[in-house]
Amino acid sequence: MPELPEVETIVRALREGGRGGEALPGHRIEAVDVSWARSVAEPSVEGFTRQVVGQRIEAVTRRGKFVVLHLDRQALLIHLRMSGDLRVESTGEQTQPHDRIRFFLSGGLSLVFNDPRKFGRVWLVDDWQNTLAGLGPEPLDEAFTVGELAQRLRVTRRMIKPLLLDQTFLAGLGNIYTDEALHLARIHPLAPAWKLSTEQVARLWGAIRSVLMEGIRRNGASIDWVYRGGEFQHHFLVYQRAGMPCQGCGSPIQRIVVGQRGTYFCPVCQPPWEG
DNA sequence: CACGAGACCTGTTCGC
DNA sequence: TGCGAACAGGTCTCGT
Repeated sequence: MPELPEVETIVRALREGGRGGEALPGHRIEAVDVSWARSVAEPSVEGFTRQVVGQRIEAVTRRGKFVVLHLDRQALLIHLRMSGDLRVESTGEQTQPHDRIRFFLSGGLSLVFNDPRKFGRVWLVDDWQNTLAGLGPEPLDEAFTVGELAQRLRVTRRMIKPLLLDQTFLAGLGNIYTDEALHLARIHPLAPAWKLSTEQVARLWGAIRSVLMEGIRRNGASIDWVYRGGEFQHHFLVYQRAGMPCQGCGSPIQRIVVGQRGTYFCPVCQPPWEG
């Protein structure tokens, strides 16, 4: 899936125009066509269609990996999960394979939700903040300090990698950026979160932020046919580099499975924890 | 509470 | 060439 940097890249394009599409704010939703019903999480497809039509898109923001379309009366939350994507095109452009929802907008525009694997979901809600209240902090917010990270790490008994993937712990990290951040911080993915030293926590805080900012700067990673345009994939230090030499020490990058996710790390630069 | 397995899905790549 | 297995950016639910 798109992680925070990919979602941020998409959100900026929807907000300001770009990636081949026009900016959304100011346009009104005139009709909707849902071709895969389960892409709509809430409410029912009927209710969704009835309520969303007629609303105007006021703003586009991001919270964690959610795209938030602020409408005049409600909010449209979109989670792209593994393979979802959003594109803006002129209505009349040819339908693409795996198009799941098309929003017909004023001015002859369409917003299309495309999702080959059908894991993505959209919600139409009255109070988006309430719906997303369970998410952890935004890693790039000023409010997310090294002190807050340290405090949250202290009160868990979990391994660090699955913890960082937990969106209620921190919002926005996924499999790629977690592995990259742990490598930069020189922390083993299986390390017990509560046993990290003060120095390790400080490095992790900096690594999470720098890896996310770098991802955004490079317009995200496009490692397959989705999320075209990003180029962060050319800068991975460990992700999908099993057997290739570590940039730091030259030893081969190792792949293990953690929480059913492929996990890449350097066994020398990210040694097993003490004790 | 923490963790693993299975489910939800389709497409691509890898190994024989 | 063909075919099945493994794998993929995520998250939810259930059982231990």
